[in-house]
Amino acid sequence: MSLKYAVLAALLEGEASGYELSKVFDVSLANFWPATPQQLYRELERLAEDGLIEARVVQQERRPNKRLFTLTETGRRELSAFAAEPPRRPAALRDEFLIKIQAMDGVDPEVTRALFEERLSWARGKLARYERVRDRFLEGRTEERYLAEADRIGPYLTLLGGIALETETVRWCERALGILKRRAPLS
Amino acid sequence: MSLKYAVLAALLEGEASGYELSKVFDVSLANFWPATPQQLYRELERLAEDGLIEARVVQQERRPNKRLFTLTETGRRELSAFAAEPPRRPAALRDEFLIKIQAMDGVDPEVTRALFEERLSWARGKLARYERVRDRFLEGRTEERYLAEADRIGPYLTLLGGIALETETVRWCERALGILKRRAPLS
DNA sequence: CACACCTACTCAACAATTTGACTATGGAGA
DNA sequence: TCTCCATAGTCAAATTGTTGAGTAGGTGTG
Repeated sequence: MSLKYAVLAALLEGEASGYELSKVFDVSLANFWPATPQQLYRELERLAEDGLIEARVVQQERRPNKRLFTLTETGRRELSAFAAEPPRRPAALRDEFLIKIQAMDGVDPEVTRALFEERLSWARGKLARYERVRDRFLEGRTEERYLAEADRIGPYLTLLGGIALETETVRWCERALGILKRRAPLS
Repeated sequence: MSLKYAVLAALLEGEASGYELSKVFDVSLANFWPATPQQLYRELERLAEDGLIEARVVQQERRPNKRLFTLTETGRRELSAFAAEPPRRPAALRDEFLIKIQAMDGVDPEVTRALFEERLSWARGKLARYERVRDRFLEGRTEERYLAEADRIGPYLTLLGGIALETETVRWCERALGILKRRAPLS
């Protein structure tokens, strides 16, 4: 149900093809609403049928043709109406890693340490990517300046959310690694 | 696929019925692997068939009878094997709220402020519950003491993860509310 | 004493998501 | 030149997850 609005929200950034969206949902949007290409193509089909988006086919020379989708006025209105409603369900975090940690006590501590290490470096990488996105938003301005000038601040606030999340993940991993180290100084 | 291991991990805490698990998955486990009662009952059925857990029926006087499930040795081994593998897929956060924030610029700022406010108080409530769980773990001891004495630290580390997440959510909401206020001091 | 809510589930139907395979063309590197 | 990777998708199947209703006795509240 929410994928629909995630797609509409993504189209606020402007016209895009299914393929392009599938890239976006893989990196930035994936932060709060992951979706596979298949889901996107189907959803786009549905949204076009319902008149919330419009397609236009672009002939390409050396590439397969593509269909570019834009929000219609109806789509924009529906999205805004959705955005004004309180969320129907709370955020859901699904993390295999946490199951493994919950069950870690039956496992060689060294192996668990390696898992945390991997998670840590992954979180650091993501954080670095977010910071680069942030720089693109700011374009050298201070945050204050940006917030005063920008006409859309939603994407910036969600970005801040992502940064907060990954920063905290880094801290948590570091703390856990410290605990594991103190627990098994001999090995 | 992972629900299986989430259930096995939950049974590390000891024998439980489907109903009891559905309560646990509603509060604590829901932090990293949400599941509805129906999913749990189905999964328990399957796990029992596969010999990873064992059921025993407990007759009750003034209640419907219940089936209590325990981990078998096979189940324990499979869980440990799973816990030693690196995660097959990264964590997935699915949050309707973030879609709404992404699309907030088409909405009355006052409405958005209210959404953030709601989210903030929800996060604070969750944080308070986590802190109580933490106190039950520690039983008056210092963390250091606890970590030295406890035979299982996995559940404590995941709890720290949950606390970190909600702490950060609170900070993020506060920051966003500050930004919204500065942006629209007139209303 | 009626009514809602708690325990403890089961069943059926439906919606959403994931996985894998398949089609085509073009460009880049070994 | 051969192979891999990127573009730009489609199709089918399987798995997962959600929703709603039904059963049935017991407990607590006004």
